[in-house]
Amino acid sequence: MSKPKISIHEVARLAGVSKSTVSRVVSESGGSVSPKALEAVNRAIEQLGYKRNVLAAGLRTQKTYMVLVMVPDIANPFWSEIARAIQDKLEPEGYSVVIGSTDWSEFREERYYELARSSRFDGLILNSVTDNIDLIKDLGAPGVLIGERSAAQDIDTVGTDTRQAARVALDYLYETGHRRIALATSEHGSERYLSLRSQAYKEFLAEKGLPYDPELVFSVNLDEEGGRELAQRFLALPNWRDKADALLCGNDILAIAAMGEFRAFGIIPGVDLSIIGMDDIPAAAQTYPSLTTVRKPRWRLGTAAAEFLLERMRNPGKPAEKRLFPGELIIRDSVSRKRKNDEDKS
Amino acid sequence: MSKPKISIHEVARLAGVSKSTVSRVVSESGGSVSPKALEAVNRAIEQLGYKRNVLAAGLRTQKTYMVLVMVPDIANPFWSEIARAIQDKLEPEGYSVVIGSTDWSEFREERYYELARSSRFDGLILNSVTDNIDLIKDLGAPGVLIGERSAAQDIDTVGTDTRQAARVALDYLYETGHRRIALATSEHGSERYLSLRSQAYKEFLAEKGLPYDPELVFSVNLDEEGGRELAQRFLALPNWRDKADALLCGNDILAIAAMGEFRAFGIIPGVDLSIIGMDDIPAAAQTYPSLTTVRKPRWRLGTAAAEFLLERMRNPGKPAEKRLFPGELIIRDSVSRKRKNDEDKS
DNA sequence: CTGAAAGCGCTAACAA
DNA sequence: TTGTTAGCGCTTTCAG
Repeated sequence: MSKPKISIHEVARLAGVSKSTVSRVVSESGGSVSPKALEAVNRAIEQLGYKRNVLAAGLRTQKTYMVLVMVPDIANPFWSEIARAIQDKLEPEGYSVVIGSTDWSEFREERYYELARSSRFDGLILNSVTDNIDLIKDLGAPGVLIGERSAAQDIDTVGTDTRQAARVALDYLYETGHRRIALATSEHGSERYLSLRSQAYKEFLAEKGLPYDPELVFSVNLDEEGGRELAQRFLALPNWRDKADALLCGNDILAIAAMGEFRAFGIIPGVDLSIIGMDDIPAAAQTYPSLTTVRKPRWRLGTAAAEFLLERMRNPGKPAEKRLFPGELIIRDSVSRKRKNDEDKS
Repeated sequence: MSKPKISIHEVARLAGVSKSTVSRVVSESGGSVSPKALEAVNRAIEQLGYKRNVLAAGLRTQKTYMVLVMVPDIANPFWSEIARAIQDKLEPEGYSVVIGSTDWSEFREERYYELARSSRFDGLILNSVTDNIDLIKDLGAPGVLIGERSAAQDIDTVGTDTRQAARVALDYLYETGHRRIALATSEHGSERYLSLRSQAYKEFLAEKGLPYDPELVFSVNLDEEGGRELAQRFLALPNWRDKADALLCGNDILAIAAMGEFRAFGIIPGVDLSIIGMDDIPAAAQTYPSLTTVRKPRWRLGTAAAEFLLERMRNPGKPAEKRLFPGELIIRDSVSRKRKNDEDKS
């Protein structure tokens, strides 16, 4: 059909005006155009099926209308829904959203940074594995972080209140009578990444007068393989039944995979061992037993991140903001409630 | 840091050569450069921290190094893994992959086509809802389809062999003694989209001498909401127990959500009603009961699609190819096997 | 309100 | 092997 790519030039000719005038109408730059010229140009555009080449325009305006969203695992519904929320917010503003999945790999993350440095993006929204804040600030485009980071003070951040979320889970386990709680989080990320959750964990133990046992803190990848590994390492603990009665997992994917593996070994989650997840992905409601977890507001996280970015692109100078959402306990069946009145076993 | 965006021009000055020479080294265009010039340029690049602006280069070469992957639901692990396979294949070749999720909406799909028409992409990989092949061919860049389409003869296609996959499921249900099999697929897509699966269904019935009952064919969205709706509509059938003993679902998301809803109504999948899915997403192994399904080779589908696109971008003239992968039956617990020898109930 | 001209960063003939 | 000269398609002063 319209094989010969038609540009502003042919539109100008057909409309009997100059390229500048055409530009003024297509670029919504506010340049004033007479009604008749506008009319003529619009007709020509229609007739020729002209489509503005945003990339070429960007060369001049230094805008690419592309935004990179970098997440650790796009196959995890938690992240894919966040990505979608971002798209929903940004695309109507004319931005194209590029999703990068790092698979928790620093190598892949570096590749995306590389991409970013080649002036491809107007903005970045990212959950970094490495947390190299300085690196992020040197990407040539504004970035907003998803996920609380203690190190990131002067960069926009949205996230769940990690400590509160962990605390909600921990408190629930305590209420239901658990006293020997194990923790499983990611081995990726800087120490800082871990610290907030671990911190909440330690504070909780201290507050309740419970001992801290390093054996009960597992560091694994937050994916399915990590979940299987977690279960195996957990079961490899000598006399684990005496050591732990509950397991708090860093995310649902991990928890669900671990539950599967536990079942394979004849350990019934919610009976022999309580398991609590984090995120509340859709699958959590469908597992056996269904997974008790802490829901994070995915959609709001994504939307808030997009809004932060939009604001910053408009006003690069403004001070960095941070917005934290609370997690919400979703009670299902993977945590035993039998011990409700079974105080002080420790 | 390197705030003042540095371009080929400053590199040329520092190296004491012309822009052309610099271009020749950074663009790997094969233009010959003397060793000493190369050396000097590389040092200057290093020193200045120069990064080539691919977009600007693209303006000249008519390449954007961007590829659009359009899928119906990026939150479905089936699609997210395909997308990842595509990224893994394409990114090393220098392409950035933009993932678009249409959420089964023709409106959103149209927005992506719009994007594509503004010469943003070098290629498209897509699973279209609307199946408007002519539209796809007029996007200004080569496209490859994911998902078998009877209408798409002259466009590269990769997919699962829909009929074979459906047949595998149907045969298994038959073997295990089911004779009144219901079908649930998407109401989106043209009739052509449905036809392959429905066709296989009808052929199967005919072959086995089973009656075709339109009441047993459900058309719903292939997502969670669709699953719940499916279960409700199914249960609303008067005397459904007499009408159906098995339900073949268009994908696992649908099947899993339907199972959840069935359970909520006290119907036990795998006991009161056999359910079989399609795709074998990770969650299928963790549901209760675990889901019997037909596995599709996600990774290979994505890889094959990327390879097709790469080939076509190199050689636009070559004839269209089609590559179909078989589905593989994964037996779990959502299909009752009790009726093994319980022939001819129909 | 409009057109001419310059230029965003890069590549591609064409000479030299 | 290298530099010069034109643009790719668009925006943006700056005159008029």
